[in-house]
Amino acid sequence: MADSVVVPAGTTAADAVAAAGLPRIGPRAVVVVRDPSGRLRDLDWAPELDTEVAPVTIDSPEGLAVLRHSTAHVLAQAVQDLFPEAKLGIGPPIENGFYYDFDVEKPFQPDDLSKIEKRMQQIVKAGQTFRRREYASAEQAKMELAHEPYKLELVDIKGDVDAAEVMEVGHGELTHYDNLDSGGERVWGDLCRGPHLPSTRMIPAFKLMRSAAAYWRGSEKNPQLQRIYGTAWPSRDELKAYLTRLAEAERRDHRKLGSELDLFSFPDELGSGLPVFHPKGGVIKREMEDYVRARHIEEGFQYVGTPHISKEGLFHTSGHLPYYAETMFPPMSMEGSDYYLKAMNCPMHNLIFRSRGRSYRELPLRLFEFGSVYRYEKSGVIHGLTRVRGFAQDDSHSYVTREDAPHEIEHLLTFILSLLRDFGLDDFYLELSTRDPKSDKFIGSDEQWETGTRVLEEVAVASGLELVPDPGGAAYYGPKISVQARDAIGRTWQMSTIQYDFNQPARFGLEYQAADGSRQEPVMIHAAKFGSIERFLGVLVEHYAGAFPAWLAPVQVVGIPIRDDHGGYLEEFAARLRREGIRIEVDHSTDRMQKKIRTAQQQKIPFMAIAGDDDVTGGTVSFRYRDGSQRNGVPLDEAIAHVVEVVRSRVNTGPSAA
RNA sequence: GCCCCUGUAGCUCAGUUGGCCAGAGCACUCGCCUUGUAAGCGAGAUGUCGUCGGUUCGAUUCCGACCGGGGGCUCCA
Repeated sequence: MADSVVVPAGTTAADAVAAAGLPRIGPRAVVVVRDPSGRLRDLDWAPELDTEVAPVTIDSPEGLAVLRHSTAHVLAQAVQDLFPEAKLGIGPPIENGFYYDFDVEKPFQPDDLSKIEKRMQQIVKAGQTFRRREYASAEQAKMELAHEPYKLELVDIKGDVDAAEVMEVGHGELTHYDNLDSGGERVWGDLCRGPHLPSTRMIPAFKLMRSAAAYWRGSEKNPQLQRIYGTAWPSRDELKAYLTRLAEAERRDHRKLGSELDLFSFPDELGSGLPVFHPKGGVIKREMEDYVRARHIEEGFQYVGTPHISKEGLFHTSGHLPYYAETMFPPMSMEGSDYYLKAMNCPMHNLIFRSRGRSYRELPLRLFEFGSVYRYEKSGVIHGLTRVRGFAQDDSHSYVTREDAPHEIEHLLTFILSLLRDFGLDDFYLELSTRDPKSDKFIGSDEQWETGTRVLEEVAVASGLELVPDPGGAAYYGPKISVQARDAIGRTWQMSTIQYDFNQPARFGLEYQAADGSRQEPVMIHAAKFGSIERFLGVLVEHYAGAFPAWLAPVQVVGIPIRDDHGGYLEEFAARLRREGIRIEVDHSTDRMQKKIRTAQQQKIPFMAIAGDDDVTGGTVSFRYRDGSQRNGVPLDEAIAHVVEVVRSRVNTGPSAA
């Protein structure tokens, strides 16, 4: 692919692209060009001077966005063909696809989507041309758009909007894209800053995915529009691959696997977002907790315990109540006090710090617990284990001197990453959440925010990991770093957070005595490693698709006798493994061994230990692993050593004979 | 919280255009079979058709409210 081509004055970019011999169709088709100012231009753009431009192919990130936005236009045209009363909202490209918002009398039904999709296919086939047209003035635009109230609103705000989401306006000018049929007749059009594909025929593969409601311009004060989501790709194969990825994600859904593997459930009787862990899920949860607790203690944390409820004064002191009252469960009144279920642990840890005088010699003081917290999440956001109303935070608070804060944060980040790696996640990036200076949600002085943000940023940069800014994403009391982890199929999950807090130590009057005898205020560093045990368990279920590493697996070995009378032999084997702390069961059911293998396979048990006449005679067992591989006739001592080794090493792959 | 969809056996799902005892597969129980690497054969048991109310001679089916679940929006200390 040529890096650049020159478009001679008065000719179109398309001509230059063609002259350079670059493809106009196919999976690497050039769909737009980038001009020297960095702006993307349509292929029928004709500069007034000779201009060097960079061709942009349909499979590049920018090319994909153009493809998807053009497909969104086709969607809007199809909707207005079928529902002439539909008013247009916005229709930007998004990750893997696009959406378009409509104001319609009746929300779209699944039937409607297939009708719309069919109409879109006709439009694509018709090969309509996208033609750019500039409005002479805002007044002219308003006249033409008189019947589109939402577009009118956009004309008024012009380019003064979030550029990524609003494709309609920008670059300080008002433009329109008309769709022309093969006879050059205008059949449809939309306010849009562009650019677009040259023709609808260049949309190789698309599919409508779902419809949902969305607030106009993202505010719940505004009316709700009906949003249709779709996806579009440079080839049918890529569309198919994308749909396969979605199916794979569905196959890994922890809610489904959780019930199939008998790990946890959400009894209606308890209420939404309140999980119970069954014995098998309990094993995983306990293994996680035991390991994480041990690692914390190794790293100098001290395990503490605090209650689930507290009088309200505590949350006034901490400053949480004014900010989060709506997402805390309502208080219960007893003996003249209002008690709240706790939604965060830090205030209670502060009380532990404050319980006696502290010396600089004790710092950093690191308190840690699995604190049960309850948050009244809105009913619409509750989702499996990843968004619940009651959960255990693996929460720690490090109290340090101001000077020592960078070192402590570095220590925490290193610790967190090693912990995540221990559980098999090893692809990370960091996000730095800072305050929005325009919002009054944040408390503390500019100087405090600058200090905290700088300290976090320096540590994040030093880690060498990719760092993504998240302006306005901080908690009200301080900036934070969060660790985002990619799972086995490339999805990212926000895991750990580290927060720099200069606020609570002051509110609680925390102090320690320094070497010079003066009283000083510590800085507090909040750190949640998994965020919530429940959520991390859900993430692990999806990451491993339910096939947990041997050290976490609820049942690590299942003994499968070939005939009933081999069961006793396997029980002896099992007894020896149990003495080593291995979780083993022998399948004495009346099923035949092929069925037992299938059952163990479906339960994703790491080791199947099979024994028949040959094994009993030879003093061996035969392993079958989850991947179907086998190791037959393994002497008992060796078999036991093998299982114990795999479990104790905490390897996150296998086991396998391969 | 808002919008749309949805709730039938432990699980996955049929079904009833309002009407006698509501069905299948898997799982479960009991028999038979005694078996070498992903489902042996047979029999049996299983449901106030999410809950409460309304319409109706009659509701699992229609309507409403509530409680769950799903997809989004908004939110996420």
